[in-house]
Amino acid sequence: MKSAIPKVTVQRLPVYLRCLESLPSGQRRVSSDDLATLAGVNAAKVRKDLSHLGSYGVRGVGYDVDKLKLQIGLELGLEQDWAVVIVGIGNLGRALANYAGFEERSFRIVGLFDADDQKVGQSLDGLTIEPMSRLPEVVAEQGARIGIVTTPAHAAQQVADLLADAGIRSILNFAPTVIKAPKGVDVRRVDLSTELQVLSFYLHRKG
Amino acid sequence: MKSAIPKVTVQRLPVYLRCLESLPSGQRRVSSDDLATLAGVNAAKVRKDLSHLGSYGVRGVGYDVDKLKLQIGLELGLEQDWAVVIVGIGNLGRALANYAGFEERSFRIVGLFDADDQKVGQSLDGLTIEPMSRLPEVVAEQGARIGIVTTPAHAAQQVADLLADAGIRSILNFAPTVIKAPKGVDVRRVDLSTELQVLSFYLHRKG
DNA sequence: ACATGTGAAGCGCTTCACAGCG
DNA sequence: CGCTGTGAAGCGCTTCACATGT
Repeated sequence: MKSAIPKVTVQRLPVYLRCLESLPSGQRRVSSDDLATLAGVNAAKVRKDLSHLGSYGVRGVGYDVDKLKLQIGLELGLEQDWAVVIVGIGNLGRALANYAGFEERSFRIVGLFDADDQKVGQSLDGLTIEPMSRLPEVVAEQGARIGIVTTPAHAAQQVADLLADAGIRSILNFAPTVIKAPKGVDVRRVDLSTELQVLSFYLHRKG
Repeated sequence: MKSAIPKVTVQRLPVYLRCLESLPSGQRRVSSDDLATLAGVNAAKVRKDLSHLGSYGVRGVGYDVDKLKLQIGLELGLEQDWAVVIVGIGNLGRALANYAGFEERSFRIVGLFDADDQKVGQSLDGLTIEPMSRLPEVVAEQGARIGIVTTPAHAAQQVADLLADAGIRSILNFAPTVIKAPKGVDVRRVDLSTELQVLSFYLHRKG
């Protein structure tokens, strides 16, 4: 019940958190069975996952909704604000600047960057698009730790290197390519084409 | 070396394919080691993954790049065109309509839908945004099998149900909620907040 | 009585290490 | 010799089943 939380559990905690937030505000308790149904997983998995956070359930009763929300938030580090920069302000970058900005309290977008001089200076979501040369300065000033890459594939690796050099510790890569980052910099990839191709595989197979 | 390809392998095949496509056009062969480096995985994994497609490598030499691209494409069902509809034309829906449209040959966007009457009739990426009532008709006419959900969370389940009823067999869900679909309908979730929260967890932990 | 927490078994993926083959 | 293909071992996650606690 201590330190090492399995990776797969970490990936499910945000889902549980969202399910808890979707409960009617009057509901004080929730069982592993109910939460499992909401999250689309099996109840034993919910209990095992939550047991990694410590024992916050009551046998014979269930989990206290508010305590559990708080505990998951703490575990995920959501009590603090994370400053985020976005590099590559095309269609997707624009969408994320708006989307991510209001959706999540813990993530604050503090900088938008693009290599295209025509875009620099434009305003978006209350921020001005800045040139790549300003990246190190803004990251340092704002204490940004997270960078979102929404550039074309051919630029992504270079941008990732610049982000790492500037002090970014985690990268969310939407560019359709694999990027390498130095040790200590975490990269997660979100790839539309990959997802479509996986769907294609199963469609192709099953009918 | 036959039928059952592990899920994890299916998810990596698109990555291998992209790595192969990024090779200089003169390069005819590639080793599992090289491909592994490009894809950011271990060479044994590449060989095991590719062995599920059959034996397309030559011992002592490597894999024929063109043959391998063809074979992966066939396995993923990319030789055929998949008709795709997008429901929910907000910022993200708009971005995907443009992005996905030109990026992938195998996926053709054939319909854009939104519940907002103000958006209906607008033009985007050569298509006109249509009302939800037209969904069944368009899906049937165009033979669409894949649906992309980019609605707000509260509308996603209802939209998924409508898609399933209309004959959609695979759903890519960008809405920040878990959706349930009937048997035979495959759902994949892409969730920005989840990804950010996972990054937050590791940042929080490691420093 | 009832739902959690958890050993233990089961399962699938990863990795190793080397046989097999050009 | 070099690199693939693969049995086998290793590892981590899932699921079961029930002891535990209220």
